[in-house]
Amino acid sequence: MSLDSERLQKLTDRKKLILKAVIEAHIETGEPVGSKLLTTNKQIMLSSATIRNEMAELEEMGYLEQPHTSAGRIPSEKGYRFYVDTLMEDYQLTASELSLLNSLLSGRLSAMDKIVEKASSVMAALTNYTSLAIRPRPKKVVILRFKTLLLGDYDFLLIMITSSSVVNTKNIRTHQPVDARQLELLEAALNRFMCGVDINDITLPMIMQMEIAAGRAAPLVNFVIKCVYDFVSELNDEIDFDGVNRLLQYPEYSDDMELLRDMLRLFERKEDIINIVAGGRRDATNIYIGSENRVDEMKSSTIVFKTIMARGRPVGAIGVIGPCRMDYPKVVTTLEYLTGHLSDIASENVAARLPLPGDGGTDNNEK
Amino acid sequence: MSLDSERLQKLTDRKKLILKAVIEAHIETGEPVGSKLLTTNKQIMLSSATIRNEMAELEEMGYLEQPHTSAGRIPSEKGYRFYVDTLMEDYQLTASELSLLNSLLSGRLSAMDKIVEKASSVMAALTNYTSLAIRPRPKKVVILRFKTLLLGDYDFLLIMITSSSVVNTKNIRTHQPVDARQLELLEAALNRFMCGVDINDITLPMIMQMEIAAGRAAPLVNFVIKCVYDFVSELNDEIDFDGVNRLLQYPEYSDDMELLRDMLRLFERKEDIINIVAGGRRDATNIYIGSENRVDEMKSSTIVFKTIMARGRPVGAIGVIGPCRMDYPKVVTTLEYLTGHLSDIASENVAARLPLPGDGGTDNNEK
DNA sequence: ATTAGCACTTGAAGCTCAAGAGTGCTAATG
DNA sequence: CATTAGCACTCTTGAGCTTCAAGTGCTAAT
Repeated sequence: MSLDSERLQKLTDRKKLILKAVIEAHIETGEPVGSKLLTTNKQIMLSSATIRNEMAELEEMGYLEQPHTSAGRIPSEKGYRFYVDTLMEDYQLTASELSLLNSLLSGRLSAMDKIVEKASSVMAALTNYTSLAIRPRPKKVVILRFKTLLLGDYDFLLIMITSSSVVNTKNIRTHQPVDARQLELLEAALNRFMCGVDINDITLPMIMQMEIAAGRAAPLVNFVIKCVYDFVSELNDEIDFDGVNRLLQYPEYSDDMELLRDMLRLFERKEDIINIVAGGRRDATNIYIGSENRVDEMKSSTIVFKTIMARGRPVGAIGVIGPCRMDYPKVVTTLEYLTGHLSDIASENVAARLPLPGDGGTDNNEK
Repeated sequence: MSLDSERLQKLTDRKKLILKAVIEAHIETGEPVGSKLLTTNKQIMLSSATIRNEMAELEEMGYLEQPHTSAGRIPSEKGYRFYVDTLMEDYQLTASELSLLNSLLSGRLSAMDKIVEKASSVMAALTNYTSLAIRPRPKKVVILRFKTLLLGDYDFLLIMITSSSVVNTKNIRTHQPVDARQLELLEAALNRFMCGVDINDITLPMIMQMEIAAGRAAPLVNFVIKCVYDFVSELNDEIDFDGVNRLLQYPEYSDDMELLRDMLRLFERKEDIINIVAGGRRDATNIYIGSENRVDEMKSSTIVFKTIMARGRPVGAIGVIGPCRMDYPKVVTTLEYLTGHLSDIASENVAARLPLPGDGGTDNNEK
């Protein structure tokens, strides 16, 4: 009937108000929300009976669910999604939260990796969820220059300067003595054939050419190639979690050992979550609620994350993982505050010479 | 009475046999062990009544405990301690366990840090407890040589070669242009005053002397000193845990959220466990049972660990953490097998040139 | 010295029952 | 005609109770 279809098509303002109230109450308490509780809400000037009717329709429309007949309602994933997309309001950071955030942001700048990790830890502390920090590694690396340095009769240092501002050094020990002249030959051969080459494009003919060019140093070429491959194989995005123990605050996890174990495994495997984050948008706050996650173990959890950009390139990402019943306003506000300011800081770092002592611009090669 | 004191002084062989049986049964099942169960043990040819009497005395002596009157007995910490010290027998590794261990040990050798981490993961898989891997960092670092490398108008690379086979490189960005001549001056000044110096012994006068010696490159000296200090401050022992989720297999943890949370926090803090391991003996398998741990959160857990030594110096440590009711024979055997072989491998690596391609001897500077 | 036998203790599991929370429906109301 | 008061109904939760099984300590017999 046209009445039904109309009724179930679009949310009236009153329905939105009630849905919002249900969700926020549930997020706070974790309990199903009944009609009676909502009558205490100042915004809703309705009797419990009217609210009951509205909630029944909201359930019919798929925004709410009932754990069992005599319980209140809890939000469905669709409910959370709608809340996140259109209902929720900005959270106002408290003075103490702001001061914690700013003490992180105004602190001594060191390597970006460290900042990202620290930011994730602040995130966990402020939101009370498990936080994550990702430091991305470029998948395309071009060799810019090789440099060698003799350390001893059997040892030399190989320095590889690549695009992506990463420098790799490797301490190589040989089983034949090496001398300075040999290293010169090696260096020359490497620089002649490998400069500007993508690491993944190294071919066997190139290696053979280099061995010829290296002359007496030919046996060393293989060592170097091996180092190069080791280097790329280490270039996986790195992820770290902070505040894993905080999951236990939420009955969603502490009452469900299986789920908890799944989460711990997920955190140890790392891979799945890296993939989730890698698949996200770079220009927005990503929120995946429950089964919106393709990963099975995340089916009853929510992940919220955002990429930190510096001059158009991602330099990291932070986020939180917790129950679907998550304090979205607070999480999103905190996350955007942090990533916004970190993006600015990182951009300045890369863009211009800072009029500070060089620490702001240093960038070491630790992985 | 003399009879009592005699009775309670030393364990008869029969008491030892019963104690051992109780402990092993409890380790396996996690349940309190009753006298009846022990009559099924082929080694013990006694009636349940006799066993009861013996168990009562073992309890009086402090080796066993009774959760409540009508339950069987569980081992006390003193009981576990005695078991570990004198009762337990060697565990025989199964063929599949051996093959897993050996596939790790005979695999391609790469950086020691990686091997230790992998070993820890194997440890977790074989024993079903949470495992830990520690890579120690030397606290005394002596500078051997500095080397610089010009990268661009505003960038240069600082290479610091230190004792302890660690090379540190730092990509420094300046706010004033630098040229090759300046770097030469810098390098000469650094090498003249800092070679052979312990990093912790750098004094202000030395810095001032260097600035004078560096001439036009004086402003760069401060950058370098800062890098040096950053470098030492990063030299903390590193620890990683594997198989944290395995704790949930044991009711000791899965039935006690508080304890579980304490453990997760411990794993995130890292510090406490690093300290425990740092305080252990280097030449033995260390076993700390329950309250033998000074750390409060470990009061109901056991940690077993052993250091991997290469030519007299520790190059890492691995171990496991689990309930006091731990399969000590299996853990100890596996741990000693691994650390023994790893020590050999590491010693060879450092000691002699291997007749292999250089990979066995490479040693990169990733932290 | 060992063991069979037995009374006793205690926790775990299952069962019932009342309380409480929340619903949906109906009829009354402004 | 939207809203609401009222009420019967459903379902979970927890307390109290009983029963059951496991295991003990003690005593008396071997």
